[in-house]
Amino acid sequence: MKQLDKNYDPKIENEMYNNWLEKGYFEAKTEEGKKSYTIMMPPPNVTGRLHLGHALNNTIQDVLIRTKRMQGYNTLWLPGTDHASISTEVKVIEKLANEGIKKSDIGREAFVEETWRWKEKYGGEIMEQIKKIGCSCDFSRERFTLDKGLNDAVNHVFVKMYNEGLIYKGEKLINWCPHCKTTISDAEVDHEDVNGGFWHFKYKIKDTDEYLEFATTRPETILGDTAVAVNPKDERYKKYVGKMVIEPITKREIPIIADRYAKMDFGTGVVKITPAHDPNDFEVGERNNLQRINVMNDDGTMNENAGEYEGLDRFEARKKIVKAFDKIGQFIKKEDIVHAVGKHERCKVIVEPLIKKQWFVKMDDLAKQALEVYGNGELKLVPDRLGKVYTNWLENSRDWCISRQLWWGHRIPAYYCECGHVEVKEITPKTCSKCGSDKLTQDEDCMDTWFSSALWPFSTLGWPNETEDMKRFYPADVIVTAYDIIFFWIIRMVFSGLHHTKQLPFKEVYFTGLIKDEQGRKMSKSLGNGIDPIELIEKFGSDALRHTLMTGNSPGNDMRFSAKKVETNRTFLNKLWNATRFVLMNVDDVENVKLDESKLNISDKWILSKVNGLAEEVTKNIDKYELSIALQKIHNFIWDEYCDWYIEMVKPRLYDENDDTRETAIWTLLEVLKISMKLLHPFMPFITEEIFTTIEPKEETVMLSSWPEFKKEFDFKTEEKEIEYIKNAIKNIRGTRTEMNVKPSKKTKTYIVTESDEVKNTFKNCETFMKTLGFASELIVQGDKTNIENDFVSIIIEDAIVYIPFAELVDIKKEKERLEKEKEKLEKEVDRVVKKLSNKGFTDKAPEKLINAEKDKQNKYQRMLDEVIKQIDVLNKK
RNA sequence: GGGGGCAUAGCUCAGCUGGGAGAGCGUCUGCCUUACAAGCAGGAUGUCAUAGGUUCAAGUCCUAUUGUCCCCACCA
Repeated sequence: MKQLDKNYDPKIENEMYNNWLEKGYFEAKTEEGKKSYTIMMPPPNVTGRLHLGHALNNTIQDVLIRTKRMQGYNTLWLPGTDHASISTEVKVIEKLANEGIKKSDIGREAFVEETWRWKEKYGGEIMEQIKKIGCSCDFSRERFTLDKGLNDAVNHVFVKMYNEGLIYKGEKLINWCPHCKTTISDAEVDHEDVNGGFWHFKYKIKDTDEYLEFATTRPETILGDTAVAVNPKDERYKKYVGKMVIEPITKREIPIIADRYAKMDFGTGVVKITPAHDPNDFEVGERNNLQRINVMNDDGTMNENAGEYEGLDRFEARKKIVKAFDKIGQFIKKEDIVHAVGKHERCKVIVEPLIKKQWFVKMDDLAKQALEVYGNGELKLVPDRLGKVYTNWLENSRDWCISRQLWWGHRIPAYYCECGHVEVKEITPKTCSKCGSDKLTQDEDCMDTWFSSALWPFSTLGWPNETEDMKRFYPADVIVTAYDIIFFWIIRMVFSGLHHTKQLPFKEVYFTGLIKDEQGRKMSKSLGNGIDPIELIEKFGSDALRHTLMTGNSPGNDMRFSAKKVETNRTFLNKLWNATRFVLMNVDDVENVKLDESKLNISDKWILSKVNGLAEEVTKNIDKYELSIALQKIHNFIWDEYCDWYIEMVKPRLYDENDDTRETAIWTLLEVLKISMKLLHPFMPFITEEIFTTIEPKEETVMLSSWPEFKKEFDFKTEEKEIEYIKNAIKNIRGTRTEMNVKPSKKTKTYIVTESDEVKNTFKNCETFMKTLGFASELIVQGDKTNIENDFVSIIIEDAIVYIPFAELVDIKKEKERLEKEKEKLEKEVDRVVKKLSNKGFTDKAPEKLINAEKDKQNKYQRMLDEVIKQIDVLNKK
């Protein structure tokens, strides 16, 4: 027989996990005739390190997949990593820089090779960390967003959408990061409030002595001004429309135009227009056919259009231009203001709007589809309130800029011929289909990483080929992710799935919250407040970490996290471990413990019935994604019911070798523990596996055992009620004894007085528990107060009074005080019920069931109150 | 400027479709009772942010207010 150590040691986790892997337990099941259940793991960045957010959402996925696996579904949890185009490229550039090499020195091909090497070196790490959590994903199907299959899918989609007119190349104003030297999408821009200036200048109106005053937060863009605009209805300026002003630095003459964009009530009502450097101005430019003058280089310095400022950094140029205006008396003032500026979320450098020819995804139709599936309830979001965020974004989204000036990523499959023809093809064309030339060059740009991530739910299954996996596992059942990538990923997966596969890529989305530190701050490198989940696992075990992550939070809500919590949750593991140890100490051979149903006693039936109900509830909770509640219930059952009550109740039978119900008691101990381990397994896979396989050696693993279901034969409602009644009585007795300062070791003769035969029976059935847990040296159950003198402490329970001789225990005064308190409490209760029942509104409208329950309460409390008063009376006469 | 979350015991948070306020940690008291001191038993602590409203009944639904955190946004 296997013996367990006194304290649980989570070191078993590694070996156990490797064993699971070797046995192939995680591999997707493909049994015919069974329903499938699929989850696609949100692919973490290939070069990233695991953080608590990963730990949280992967634990949730593991809980779901393990549950469904045990429930007999064909489960697939597909893992993988993301090539993370920009952040990986940045890392490799840094690495090369340390070696004194520039990206441009080695060229595209060598750089991409270098990055693949980097990926091979560091890319495995994050998956190894995922394993440490205990994730049961199918590594035989692991994918990478830049592997061959996914690249095929990306090219296929690009070509298809190009031919459909959903992808186009256009010259538009885009967000440019001067640091990363690439375009970025709107979603990648963070708006941040900063202290800035609001500079007021004036332009001289040509051929007059008049000036127009305007203001700007970006004076350097003045060099690109091609108009000043006033509102068409603005009486102040009507007369100037059509005239020219002179931009004093370049001496260019620019028109005064009327455009609705200029707001009369803002500032002077005059706004400078720089179509090449501002999204609004760009639109004004479109409407008014304005010239676009780009005054900046890709690195944020001024270009040749900036004249004498060429080569200066944009912020340097800003200062100089203000000075220049000041010099000629056309600078009026500077206000200090706080305004939002766009920064690149990766490098935090201020984004510069620029005009560039880029590739875009047309959003109108796609957005419409995505809105529809949420609107008609096909797509379920948990929690649903995030639907507002979802719809709001889709209703306002602009076309998605997908080209990036990067080398690491899916290269755009567009080929340019010297004749000017563009070929967009999945397979590199050898010659131009128009002129036959073989001088074709491929577009230099890569695609936004999220373009490939958007296809993840189906590209990973072999799409566009009609694979077996595609048929079996698509669409996925649920996607689990933090709410912060709803725009980047969720929405784009939704419309991609709808457009390319004609169905939703998943039925539901479970949004986790974000994990904050103890003070509620975001965990970040710069604050240094991050907690490394791997360290926690090494210290306390994955089970303890998982328990902590799954406790006390609900979908979409952020949680505060501290290592202390993990340490605390470790105690539960130890508790469970020792309970098992206790059971094993009392059994010689777990495989040969027989159940004799006739020997099941009241407590056996109670706990069997309880665990029965638990299984039912937990299953429901998990189905509703109430994972935290489910775990809490299992935790409480094991600790409060199984350990604190059942084990204590069963001890006398175990210690008595001659007790003929002993074996059945052991059987019950084992049975309930087994069921508990099954229910707990999705949450805490390691310790449950260890315990389960120890007490159930017939089964190879708990993870492939069957999920507990409600068993009719173990539905013992009567016994449940009886034991709960006794538990309540015992708690009252214990409480009173403590209050009376009775030593725990002191056992006392205990009388139960009740008129109810039912209650009498309950106490008789539970005599042992009254003796061992209720400190009765002898239990006498009777219908009246015969033989009970006045010197007794009386504990009033519903329908019964417990009398304990008190002469030797306590003084009268104290007992009187205690009863007075009891009386007060009961009076309040009675009062409350009476009030409720005398309220006609209540008796007329409340459901009958509730009214009856209240009436029962009234009776009960009144009886109890009467008894207390009687007892006080007795004491008063002494 | 728009949208949303949160506000419940000293702390961190549960509380699902409205029907007598919960957990863990902390704290206090008593226990090293042969599964577990990473433990056992018992206790204390809450005008469920404020003000209205709906209802027989509101922590739970509605409205407003305050505080706080977050998201979105092109107002020069």
